Amino acid sequence: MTDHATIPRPVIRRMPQYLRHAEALERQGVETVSSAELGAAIGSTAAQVRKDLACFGQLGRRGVGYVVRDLARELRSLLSLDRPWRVALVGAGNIGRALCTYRTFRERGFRIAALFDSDPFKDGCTWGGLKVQPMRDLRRTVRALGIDLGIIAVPPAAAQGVADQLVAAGLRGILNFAPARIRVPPGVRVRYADFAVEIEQLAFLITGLPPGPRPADEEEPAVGQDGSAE
Amino acid sequence: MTDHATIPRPVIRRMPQYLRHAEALERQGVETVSSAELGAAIGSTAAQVRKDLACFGQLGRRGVGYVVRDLARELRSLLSLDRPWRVALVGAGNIGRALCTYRTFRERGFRIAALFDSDPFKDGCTWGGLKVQPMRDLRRTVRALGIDLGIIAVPPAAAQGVADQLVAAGLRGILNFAPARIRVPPGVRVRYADFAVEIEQLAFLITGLPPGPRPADEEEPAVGQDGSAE
DNA sequence: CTCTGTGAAAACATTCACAGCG
DNA sequence: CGCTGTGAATGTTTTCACAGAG
Repeated sequence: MTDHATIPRPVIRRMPQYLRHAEALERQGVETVSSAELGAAIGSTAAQVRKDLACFGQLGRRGVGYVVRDLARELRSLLSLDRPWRVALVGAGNIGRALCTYRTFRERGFRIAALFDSDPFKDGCTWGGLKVQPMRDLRRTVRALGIDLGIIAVPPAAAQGVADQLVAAGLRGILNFAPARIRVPPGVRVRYADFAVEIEQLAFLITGLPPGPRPADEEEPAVGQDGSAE
Repeated sequence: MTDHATIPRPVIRRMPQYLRHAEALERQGVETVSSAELGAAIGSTAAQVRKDLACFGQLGRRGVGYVVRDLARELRSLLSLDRPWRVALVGAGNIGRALCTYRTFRERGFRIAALFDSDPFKDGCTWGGLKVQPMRDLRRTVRALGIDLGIIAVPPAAAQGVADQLVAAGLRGILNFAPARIRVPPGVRVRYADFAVEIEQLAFLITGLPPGPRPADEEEPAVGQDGSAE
């Protein structure tokens, strides 16, 4: 059992994934799960899972595994997902629109409580029940609604300015979708969702790979699966 | 100078960021850049930058730094960003729509060459010059257009099925926006853009932090910055 | 006999510190 | 001098292997 501040970064990254799988099992009515299965589910190993979960005390039962319900509850509590989070979204563009209605955020308790954009033409427009507010309302609204987190979904050149305003409003967590690094004072945490960096890594990774034997060239695949969009 | 396959993962993650900064400097007409500046720009250290870049040979000049133009060219070449990449996007939902027009992809040479969705009501709709195609056209189109990469932007339950079809079509790189792990055969690379995992990490990180002295309560901030959306 | 919890070992990544080139 | 390239030192994460609880 380690202290909150000393949890290794990689463990923090995996916790939401453990929780996700635990909740899936919970819905299926599964009672217990082994470290091996949990590992397989998130693309890791049994030993890794045990080490990770051991950070938070004796969550498992020897000879049995982890009790799904308890594990899920414990992880939700550790991640503070047993209470709702209020989020301010800055940027009413294409990505902002997608995030406004992003189902997985809602399901996990992250509610977009307010939406901001500097474009006066968007001011006052309503989007899925949410009014676009001008940037000068940010601080007031953040305080009035008790908002905890900020999301940046503006063009890269505007990202730093928005970050400064989110920090000035008192937010201590920022999820940045803009393809730009931002500077924040110590005590404010930033996570990046930088699609360009991800896809560029992919380009590098597959370039090095063996020329890749394309699969046999039967005409029309027999795969037939789903591909709908939310 | 190390071999392509042996580049450490963290270095791969940072390369696109070095390139981004190098190109910004290039546009500003800056001639050379030091490891210290490059480090500061991406939130890293001078030593780290030098170690990273040394993976690819003697890119720098002692006493001078890195020649911006050469560095940018070299990084573009290493990341294979000196030629266009064709991308198949699966999922004509909100996130799919945002990605279709995502400027940074285009600027970096990633072109959405085809768009797929399993929903027959969307079939044939045109979106920013791109027709929505049914899933059964995937393999044929991937081959006809020489598509290199796939993007998954469908609900989590559909992600594995889509991944299977992308693999069957011969793609060896997948960027997955669905909040779900996917299994692919060896030789296929996957990167995840999982917003839920990111925001949950953020929730954990700020929960542990000191109660956080809210900044002084002057009425209305004097920050005044931009917050428009693309 | 099963499956966790955990030290000890190995692999991996970052930082340091300085030699050496321009 | 200034700033890179790099071996050696340090720190971190993963893997191993097994003791021990149920």
